[in-house]
Amino acid sequence: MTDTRDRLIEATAELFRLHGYNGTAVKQIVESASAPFGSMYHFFPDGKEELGAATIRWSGATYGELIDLFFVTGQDPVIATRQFFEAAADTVRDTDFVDACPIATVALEVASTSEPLRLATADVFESWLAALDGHLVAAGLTKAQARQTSVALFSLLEGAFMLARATRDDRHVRTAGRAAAEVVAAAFTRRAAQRHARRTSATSAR
Amino acid sequence: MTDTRDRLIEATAELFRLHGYNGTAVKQIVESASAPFGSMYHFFPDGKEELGAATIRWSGATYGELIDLFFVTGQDPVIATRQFFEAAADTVRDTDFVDACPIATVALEVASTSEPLRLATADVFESWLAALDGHLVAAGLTKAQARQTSVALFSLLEGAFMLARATRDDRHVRTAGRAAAEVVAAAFTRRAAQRHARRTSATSAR
DNA sequence: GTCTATACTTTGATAGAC
DNA sequence: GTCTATCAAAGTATAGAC
Repeated sequence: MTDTRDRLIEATAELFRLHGYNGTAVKQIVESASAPFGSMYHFFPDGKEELGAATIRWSGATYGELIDLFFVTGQDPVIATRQFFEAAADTVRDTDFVDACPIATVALEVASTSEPLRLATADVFESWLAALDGHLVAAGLTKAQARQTSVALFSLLEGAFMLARATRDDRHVRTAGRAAAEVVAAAFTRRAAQRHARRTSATSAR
Repeated sequence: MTDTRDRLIEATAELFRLHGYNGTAVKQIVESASAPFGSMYHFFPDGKEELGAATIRWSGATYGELIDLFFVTGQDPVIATRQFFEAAADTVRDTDFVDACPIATVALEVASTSEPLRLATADVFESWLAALDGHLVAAGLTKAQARQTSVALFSLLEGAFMLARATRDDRHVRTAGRAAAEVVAAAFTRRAAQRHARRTSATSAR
């Protein structure tokens, strides 16, 4: 019992992954959603741009759930990282190099051409980083260390997705995953050293 | 005395960075290149797609020269990595978040929609990785280690570019640069440990 | 809210004079 | 090789009956 509005957004999300924003025609969207043409302008009076923004935010929220799924509290972040990248690589391979990041193509297309759409992608990316930050801080990193690590993980994933899709080789995502696990491990090692140094200096100060 | 063909490619490259492939109209290209409309089809009989492929390869070769500029033989790869990312961050900031990777947007747009264009982006990315590999092997890494490091550097850069353009914050590129330098340093540390272990076992085998 | 028909614009591409 | 005029198709958006 999905209503028309939801079907429009989900159809748009699918088309955005494959063709991006400029490559997706409103005609294709309504056809793919089995929705009447007029309904689209009923739910999204500002047309394609408004539907695009809603789709970006919806796709972002949906994909963001994966972060919480892998980085569950108590789980070792290094293992979570490895598993996340491996699962992503499997998905990319199994979907013929279509399903990677749902908003990456759109994000680059609109970065310098549409302020509302650019903001939507920025909000989504920020929410992903915040979610990652939370899990890494819960596991023991400082806020600053967590943010640095999150940005590195995000970048490794998005960059590897791009390389994998262009070359049609999912191994790049797995390679990036190993580097990502390394970066996470190094952050925790550094954190442990900080704690040790602190305790040592506190002891010697007695 | 640049000829029309070159002007067309350079104008297309500029527009691709800003609007991507689908967002760039042939009309804008010829206007921006001050070229007659017919000339475009004279030099590129297959139209926009052929011009697009030529532009991707030209942009890729031009940008690839930067790799050799920073990773000069004899230079410490860790320092080169740091400087490369810092320079990239400066450029992104100074060009109002337009000049990042010249073919990233196009690469994602065409990955699942145009085989000739996808191949052009794949060739360019591969040439960048090969260049990086060469410099890292020259500095002492094994081929396998170099490839793994190159993929990580590429991914960190492209992903950070995406994040920086979307959020209009060049600090993400600098953050990714620190992670990149870390990854490179770790690879060389691992390599040094291998050499040491080898020498030790060779000695004890006497 | 749904649906069809249609207006208007832009797109990539071609023809043919020069 | 240059340039203009023009085409057919595809693009977004709107009008208005139901």
